[in-house]
Amino acid sequence: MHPSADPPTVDIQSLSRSCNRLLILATLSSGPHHGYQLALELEERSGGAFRFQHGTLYPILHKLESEGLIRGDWDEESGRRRRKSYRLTAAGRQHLEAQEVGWRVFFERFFHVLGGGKP
Amino acid sequence: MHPSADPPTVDIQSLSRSCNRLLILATLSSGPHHGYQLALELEERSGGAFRFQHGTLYPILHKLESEGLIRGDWDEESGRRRRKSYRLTAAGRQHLEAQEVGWRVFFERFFHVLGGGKP
DNA sequence: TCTACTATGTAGAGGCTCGATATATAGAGA
DNA sequence: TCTCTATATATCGAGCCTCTACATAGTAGA
Repeated sequence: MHPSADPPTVDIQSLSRSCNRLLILATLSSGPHHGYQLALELEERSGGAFRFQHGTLYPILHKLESEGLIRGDWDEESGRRRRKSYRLTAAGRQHLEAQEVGWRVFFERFFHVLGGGKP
Repeated sequence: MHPSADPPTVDIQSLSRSCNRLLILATLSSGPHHGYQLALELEERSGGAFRFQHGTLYPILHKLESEGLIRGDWDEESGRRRRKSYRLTAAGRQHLEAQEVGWRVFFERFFHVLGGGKP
């Protein structure tokens, strides 16, 4: 374990990536979801503004799982295509909280510069 | 001219690109700058948080110029390497204002979802 | 002369999202 | 029964963007 993993910083070059990951983690923070439903709920929560293509969604889910931020378990129900249920891990919840702070800091700086950069 | 150019929307997949372009336009809104100085000023304005690599900066400047959002003129001063001075065009100023609204809308939606998506 | 700073520019590498495609199951309707 | 639609997961190639590194060039100072 590093002394200070997850410093609350968001850098410009990974904004999209960070944003997508955070939206997924935030949606999972209200309870387990499987991938398809996650996309539907996110679209509903955002009033249609945020939408995941599944070519985007699944690779991110696999990545988050390999990083230990979420955990996926196969649901085997008869009469159904099997599906994978993802839930937030403790590390994932920590990451979510740290990154949310990072985004707020980023926004403050961004609009500060847009407003002319005066103190 | 399209009926509604520059709709104030910011989409996730082009966040970094949009952010970089906007930071440049915002810095130019306080007066003409040449590229090198633009990067220095932006770094100063943001307290070191936002920094342009020049392999990033110059291609964006050329793109913005080709789109008519900024205009560049060569300064020819003796005893100096020649440098190009960029200024915001009217279209650039419009774009800046529209995109700033787009970013605010994006942020509201983003934190709305992060907060649980309740109305 | 060598180094450092100002100043602009390009090429290649790598990362990320998107659209398309593939696979699989269940229910509705013709 | 056959087909279409919705649910559900997964991968691949194209395209875009930024970064690192390299290339160029003038001036000032050691």
